[in-house]
Amino acid sequence: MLPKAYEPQEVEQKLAEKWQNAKLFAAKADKNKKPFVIVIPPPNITGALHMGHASTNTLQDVLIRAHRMFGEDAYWVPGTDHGGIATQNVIEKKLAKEEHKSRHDLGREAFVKTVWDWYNECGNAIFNQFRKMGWSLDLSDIRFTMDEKRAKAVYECFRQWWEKKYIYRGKRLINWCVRCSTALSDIEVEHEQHAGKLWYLRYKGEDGSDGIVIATTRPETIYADAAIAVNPKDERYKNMVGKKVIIPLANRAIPIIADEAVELGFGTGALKITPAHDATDYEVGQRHNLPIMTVISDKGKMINCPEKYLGMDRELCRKETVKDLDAAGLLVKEEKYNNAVSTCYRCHSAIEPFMSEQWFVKMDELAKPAIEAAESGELQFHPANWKNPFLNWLKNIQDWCISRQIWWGHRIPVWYCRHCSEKGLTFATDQQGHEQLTKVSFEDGAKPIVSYEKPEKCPICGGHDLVQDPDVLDTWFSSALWPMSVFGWPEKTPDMEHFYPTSVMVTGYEILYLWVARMVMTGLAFTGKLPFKDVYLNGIVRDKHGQKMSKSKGNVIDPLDMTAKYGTDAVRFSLLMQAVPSKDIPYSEDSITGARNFCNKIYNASRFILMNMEGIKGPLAMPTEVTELADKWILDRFTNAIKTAREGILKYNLALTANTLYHFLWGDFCDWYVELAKQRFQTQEKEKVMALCVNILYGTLKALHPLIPFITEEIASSLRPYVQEEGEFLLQQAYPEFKPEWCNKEAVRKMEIIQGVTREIRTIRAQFNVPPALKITAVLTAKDEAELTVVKEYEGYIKLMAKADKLDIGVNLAKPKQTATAVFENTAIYVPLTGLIDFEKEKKRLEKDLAVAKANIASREARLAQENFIKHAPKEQIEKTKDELAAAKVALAQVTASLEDLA
RNA sequence: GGGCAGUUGGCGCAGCGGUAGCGCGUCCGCCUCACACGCGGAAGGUCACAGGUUCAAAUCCUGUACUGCCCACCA
Repeated sequence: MLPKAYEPQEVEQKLAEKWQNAKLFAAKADKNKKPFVIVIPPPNITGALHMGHASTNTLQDVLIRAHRMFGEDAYWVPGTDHGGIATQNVIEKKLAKEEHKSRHDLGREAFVKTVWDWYNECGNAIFNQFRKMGWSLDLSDIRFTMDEKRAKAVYECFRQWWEKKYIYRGKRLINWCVRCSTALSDIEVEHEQHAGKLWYLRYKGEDGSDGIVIATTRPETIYADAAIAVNPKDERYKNMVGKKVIIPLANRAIPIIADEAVELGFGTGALKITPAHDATDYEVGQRHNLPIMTVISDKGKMINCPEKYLGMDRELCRKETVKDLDAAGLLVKEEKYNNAVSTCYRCHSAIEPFMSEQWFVKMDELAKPAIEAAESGELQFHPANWKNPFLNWLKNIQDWCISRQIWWGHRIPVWYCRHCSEKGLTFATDQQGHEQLTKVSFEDGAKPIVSYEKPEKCPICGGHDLVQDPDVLDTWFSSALWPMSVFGWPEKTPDMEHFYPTSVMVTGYEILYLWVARMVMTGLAFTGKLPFKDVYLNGIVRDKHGQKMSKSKGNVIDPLDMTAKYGTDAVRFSLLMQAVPSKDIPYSEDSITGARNFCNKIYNASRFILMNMEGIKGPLAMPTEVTELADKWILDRFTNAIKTAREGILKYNLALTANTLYHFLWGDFCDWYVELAKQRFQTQEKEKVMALCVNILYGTLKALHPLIPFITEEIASSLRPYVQEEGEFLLQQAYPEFKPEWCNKEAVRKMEIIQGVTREIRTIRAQFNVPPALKITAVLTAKDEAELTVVKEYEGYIKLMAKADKLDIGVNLAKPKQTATAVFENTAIYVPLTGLIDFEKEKKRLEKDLAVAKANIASREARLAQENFIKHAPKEQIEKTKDELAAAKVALAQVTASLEDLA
């Protein structure tokens, strides 16, 4: 016998092991089967499992498991991401904490080795946590974005794009993270509102006049000013254009120019132009051929400025500059101002626009096929409202800055001959005394040789002194190739043939551009096929009040803590109950207890059925024909639940699947069917009832298995002797099919009446505190025989469910004395309760019913009185309204009579 | 500045043309021999606001107000 309450921990451990040992999750690469493939969004090697993983991977797992049970060749491809900047940051922090060293203390080679050591040790640790979650990944072959095969894919992409001239080198203003000391692409920059200040500064005229007042949020950049710009339409400054003013503190003269980019209404209408430190200013500078002066270094320190500030941190320089301007009487005023500050998406420190030469990918040609695929509907978003933002982004796409000045990542596969590229190469000696290439300038004559491995000799001079480009590629460069590279692209592998394109990409909407768009573009560029035709965007798991979970807020829920406490299935199910595409999930422990309770309910229902199996020999076939109403009814409910559950999976609405099965199992099966079946356990019908019970329960477990694999597997294995199923594991069995022949509207209607009448009697019992043990008698009466057929025929159901030992059923029966009354549709219900009736209470109850009946009559009559309603509404609607009116009238009559009786 | 979502009982959500459902919470009664992680019952909402379309609107349209997210070169 099973223990009294479900204890998940032991079961989960046991099953997770069994599943892996049975190689249950391996794809068969069976050409006769339709492949169903999901490539996992690779988790970073440093990341601990968090609710975001729990949510997105559970969704993928449900889809994979379900499609496997649908008979497809399901394959969920596992892998990890090297995670570029994020990983480098983590390892640097670790290094600082544990050894008080920076990466420069180690040197590049040793640092990279440290990260690889970390990967080899812990890189797959996250998959042990994944296994705990029951995620059906085949862990015998785990990819890594930096392993050799993936590195080859990255190189091949680079080579082809280089040859096509999509990849190029360019000098421009890029986003520079001073803390991470690297360039970032545009979409890696986030915008945050910061409470800052706006300073008004006076630039005196060269001629000694008062000059002009500008407003700026960045006074420390005045030393790099190249001009003051005003709007050409601005009357205030019309006659000043062309004149020169003096940069305060720097005492350098710059011209006043006119440019459309200047907003008339903002500040003073005059804008300082600093091409090297602001994107807009850069463009203005280009238009007016302004010189570019850089005053902030890549380390965030002041350079090329008045001596006093040299080497100062940019933040400090700002303060000092303001102070000095004030002292010089050139600070006109300062006001509070909320401005959008660009920040690094990895470390959230302020981004510095920075002039530098970087590697770029030209995107317009690559974007075109992706735009077509989205516009034609070949690429589908779930939900569909992401299509437009996706298109909008692609249509305004900027070239992609792919070089990063960090050490961890795919090194740019470009080499230089020290002899031939001499002028374009800058070397420095690192702390280990090694000479390192630190900077490459194509402008100054660096000549690239694209090669995966170090070329033997320089193709120009034949020299052997070759050095590799110091930069690494953006992490997302390898991620963009992921759905192909996992199958061995660019090799023509059997996996690539069979599994590509994949079926659906499941990921968060926050990386739609960063990742999804790029996979679509590269997939189309290299294979001519979309890497997936469906994109399912899942929401973000937030706290109960919709706040993002974060350590600083202290509202983080750790999925592993929760599984330890409530069981993995409970955590999974709680997420699935709320899994509506693209909707954020407000999450708290409460939602897990609900799911845990459901698991326990399943467990106990199963336990009960097993208890009653004593003396019965399995397997029990599902009866081909049923005559009993309860049986007909439960088959209808069951097969409709299955239908909806399947629909939910196919439409990526797993909340629908979860909720449907939850309510079927609990509300229909346990509360009504099993309760009614109890009575039949004492009769010869027992075996047939047990056959239905066990088969429906087993079918429901199968339907639930993709959602809550552990408990369903555990119970199913106990039930297996009683059902006709092959296969040791549920995953090897077929998902239940919808059976139209089980639909039975008549049975559902009859049960509705029985349930309705039962509830009325139960309500009376509850309201008058009839002790549970006390059996009662009830009178059921109506105006004609036909209204009473159902209650008459299924008298036994009502007696059982309402705890009545006698029912008097007949036409126009008289109301006994001391009676509580109720009405269900056309049937009046009298429950004599001698000594138990509280007349005041009953009067209140009846008055309430009276009001409801009256309101119902009024609204139906009003509607039926409208000519237009009769004219336009569909027939069924009119009929329905008439029926409702009739029922309301019956109710009114009954209630009125009862009230009169009371008085 | 543009775009997209959301606004439904105390809380969190579903419903998306025929006048409201779920879970949690609350209240009442029950240890009824599967389950107190349970059973039965009750209370609680003019579905943000204002117009419009329709015989009929949480549900469609327009606008307003909040809330959140995304995009954008107002210093």
